[in-house]
Amino acid sequence: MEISAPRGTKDILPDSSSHWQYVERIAREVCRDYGYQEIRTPVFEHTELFLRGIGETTDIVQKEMYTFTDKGGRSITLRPENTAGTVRAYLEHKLYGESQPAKMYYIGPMFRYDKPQAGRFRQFHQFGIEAIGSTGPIVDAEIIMAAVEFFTRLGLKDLNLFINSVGCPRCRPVYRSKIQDALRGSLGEFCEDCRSRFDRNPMRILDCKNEKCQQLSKNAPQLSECLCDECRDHFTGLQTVLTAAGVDYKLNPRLVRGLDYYTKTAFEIQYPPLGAQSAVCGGGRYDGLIEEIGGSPTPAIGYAIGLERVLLALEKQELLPTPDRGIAIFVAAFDDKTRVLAFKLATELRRAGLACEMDYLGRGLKAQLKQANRYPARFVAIIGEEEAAQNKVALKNMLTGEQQLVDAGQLIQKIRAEMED
RNA sequence: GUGGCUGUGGUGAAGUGGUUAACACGCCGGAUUGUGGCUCCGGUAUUCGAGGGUUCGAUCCCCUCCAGUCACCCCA
Repeated sequence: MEISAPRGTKDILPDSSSHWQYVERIAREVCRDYGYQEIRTPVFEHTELFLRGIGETTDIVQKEMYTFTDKGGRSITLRPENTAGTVRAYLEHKLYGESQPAKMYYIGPMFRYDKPQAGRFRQFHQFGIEAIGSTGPIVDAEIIMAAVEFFTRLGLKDLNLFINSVGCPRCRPVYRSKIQDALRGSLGEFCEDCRSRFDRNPMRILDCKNEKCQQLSKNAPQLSECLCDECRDHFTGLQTVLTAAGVDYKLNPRLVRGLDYYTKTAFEIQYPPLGAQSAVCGGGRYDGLIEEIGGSPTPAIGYAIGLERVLLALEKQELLPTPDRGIAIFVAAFDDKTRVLAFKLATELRRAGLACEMDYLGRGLKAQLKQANRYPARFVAIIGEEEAAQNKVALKNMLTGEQQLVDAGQLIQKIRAEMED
């Protein structure tokens, strides 16, 4: 093997593509029921969009982007997520002129230059939803419900839904300085990462997995105590709606999203058996993003679901449907001459909507029967010299082993009739 | 980007410093004249991730690289 797929990428081979189709079908069905329509945006965008949209200080932008200069000298980046692209399209095509909120979903590949690991790839696929143009907590609850519904329909159990509010540009700075005040004294005892986070994004310290850091930050003020009235009302409103809808959720005050644009609602759905990469869904409100990208202030909320991780979870719980490779009929030929007749017959059968296969390797009759059995094929139509001479085929029922001579012209009806039984 | 583990045929895997690299599955073919699923028989790795080095000799020892995997970081 000379050339292999690039690091962190995966081929989706024929034996697993049906799994993808299945998951994507469920996603589309949920979206239809919740009133979200598909949007397809380019897989690459101007780098500038992500710099502004995601935030220059984020890990994604600082070290994970696939950025290159195209032949026209433009800086282009393979999309690491699709909220920025969706918002860009929303503005570019003036979708704010249509009925609001704009409810959209997407399914497609994203690219991040990460080190691959369980549930983490350089090219991965997300199913995401964006609702642009509404402030209310009802929309927040709705998109969370859509995610829950998606997992429910797939049959996934043992998922944890965590929600939090990360505040807004009014209350977050207040909280930020409060937390810095609280931790400043013991800063030297924190891990290296946390010390660097102290100035840049002190809220992330609360999210540190390091046990010592967790201990040290245990008594730090919680963001929920510092929310402004508007954010607090929004957050309690969301909880009221979720509770009314019967959703099982947990508050997680340490839940902080990695992207700069999030405001108020942040949430995450985890499937713990996946190990370190247990987040299957992450999202939140991004009321500041649209203005950041050049639109007028517009509230919005969205999330993304990692499909590789969903597939992993489904595999773990044995919830993936086994693909049906069965075909109606296999047409077996005896020699080169009858092979032509077999091809002609196969074409007719296929035209009639019957899944049909034949031999392409010039195999002997015995090997063809073997092959037919592997699919498995319900019937085998054998065309030998004798049959060809009388314009008939030998129709063999592979379940019972019975075989009968049938007029070539009658074959389709005959098969249909037998399949009824 | 950092660290641990791993790297033998299509797959799962034995193995040893020195003639022909087990075995199982799969695949291909065969078991008298044109017929499957069971059984039996045969075939199927000039080669042990790549490149160097040590050695009379390396798949087995050393180094580098690459890849996979898991974890940190971060995230879907």
